[in-house]
Amino acid sequence: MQPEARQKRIQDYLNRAEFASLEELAREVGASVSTVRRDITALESAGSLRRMHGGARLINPPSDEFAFTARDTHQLAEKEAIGRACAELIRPNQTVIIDAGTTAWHVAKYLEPKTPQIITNSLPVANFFAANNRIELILSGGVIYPRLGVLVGPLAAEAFSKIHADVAVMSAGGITPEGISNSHGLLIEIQLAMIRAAQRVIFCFDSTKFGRRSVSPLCGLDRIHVIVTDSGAPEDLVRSLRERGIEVVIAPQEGKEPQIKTDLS
Amino acid sequence: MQPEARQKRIQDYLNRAEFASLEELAREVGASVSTVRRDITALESAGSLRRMHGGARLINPPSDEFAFTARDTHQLAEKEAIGRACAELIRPNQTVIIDAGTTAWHVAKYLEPKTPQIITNSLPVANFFAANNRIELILSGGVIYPRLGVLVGPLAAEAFSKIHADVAVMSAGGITPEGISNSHGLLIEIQLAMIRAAQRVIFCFDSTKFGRRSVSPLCGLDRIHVIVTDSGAPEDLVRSLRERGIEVVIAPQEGKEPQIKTDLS
DNA sequence: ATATTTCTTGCAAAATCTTCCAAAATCTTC
DNA sequence: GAAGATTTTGGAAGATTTTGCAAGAAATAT
Repeated sequence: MQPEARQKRIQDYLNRAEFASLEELAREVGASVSTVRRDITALESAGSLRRMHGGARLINPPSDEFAFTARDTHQLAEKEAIGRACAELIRPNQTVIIDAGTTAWHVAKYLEPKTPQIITNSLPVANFFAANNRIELILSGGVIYPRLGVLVGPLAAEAFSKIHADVAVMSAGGITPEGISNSHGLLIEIQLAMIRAAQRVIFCFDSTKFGRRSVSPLCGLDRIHVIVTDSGAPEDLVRSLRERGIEVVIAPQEGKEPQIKTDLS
Repeated sequence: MQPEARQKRIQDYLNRAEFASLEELAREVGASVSTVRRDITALESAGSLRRMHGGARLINPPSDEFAFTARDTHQLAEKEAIGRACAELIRPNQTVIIDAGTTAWHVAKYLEPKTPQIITNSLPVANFFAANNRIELILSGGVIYPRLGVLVGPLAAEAFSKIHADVAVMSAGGITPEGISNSHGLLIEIQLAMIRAAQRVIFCFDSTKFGRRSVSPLCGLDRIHVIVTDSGAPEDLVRSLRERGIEVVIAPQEGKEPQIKTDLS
């Protein structure tokens, strides 16, 4: 691919994601990290974006706060890995519900090749696909919950109660042997509607969520079919989940294995 | 194949793809890379495309991606003025429906001091207030219409049919004495629901919309209470609207002092 | 303070561009 | 219609640009 075309794709990607790591961009455009580095250097001197340690971001993010994607660097690598691994579980052309947490957002980023039909109550997810012709995105209605960019309220719950989907990709605040819990009570009812609407329920947890209990209980473990997490998840809990018949996927960390490197071109 | 025919095909291909490598073009027209190289050199000196390392690119990239942010500079000053003037018409704490056109978007920007409750099907409007704690923003559900960032479809229409608002701030593609029309048929039904839901209907038109008729008729003039436009609106049409009992507001231009032209840089 | 990640710089490999040349195609002239 | 002139085409050798990698420097995280 020629440099200018690549740089345009980088800019386009950034317009949607607001912030992106070099590896993410390298994967997006199919070039090496070095090349992307040079590209964003060129783009910066052209004034179209801003370089930062670890990646690049838009000059003036369209909105400050709803870009929780950009500022959320907590467990970023793990969430990326979980996102990739979880997207693997989706088959082409399925109808997918995407929950509004940051972890679920990272799944959305990897869904485009599957051209799924996406249903969500997350404004960041909607924005990411807003300009994408290949993906049909249905946004639930609702009231915007400011800090998170989530749509809540009766309109949102109702939207999910009326539809049916193949898969729901969920995230939450904590998981224990007793069940799953989340921090925002307003979300509970909507998440339950999502779970009911989907044939198969996938929960994404970075490993810090294991053993934690958030304020509001969400549901028991019996509703869940798959859990995707990173390699830091405590083994005993993973084993007990598996014994209960839940499929637990451990997402491989990016630079852990020196194997798949030369297959692309 | 004749050189000219080949060059036309190259140009056509590029118009669709925006970027193309030499090999891609060679395959497309069934000639060698050398020949294509000569062709694009000729086309460049004819001014129809731009050569670059590895291929060729269109002169003026049709900026495909994300058309819905404030990239719209067409009649910008007028739309800003209209936005300010229209926001003046809203009283504090009213419930306001905001339509999805670019003109209505400029109204939204000036609404914050009124702390209204806002209901919209426009993703850009939602993003603008997503981080704002002082304003309650209700987003209708729906399917995202890619280029525009508008929510359409039954979910959207249904959302508006179930609510009630004090004011609807609308925009459309054209207005004539016969009525108002819009360019996207998908929007008609939703706009009608908005109009029905609101007690008072304000339409915003920059002056270029006067006398224009878009593809799909939207509604007659009897549904409209107020029209906000800029100083370029044709006087006879304005007068005839006023005779029909419609309040017409002419937005004052920002720097309307005797021709300030050299102040920007 | 140390360990890890990311950045810079320099370099060699790969891809692409320019320039030139001979074969093929087209045009001119008879 | 045929011989010669002209243009166009495809390819090859050397110059140039771009790419990916690695080692040391800088920045960030632990």
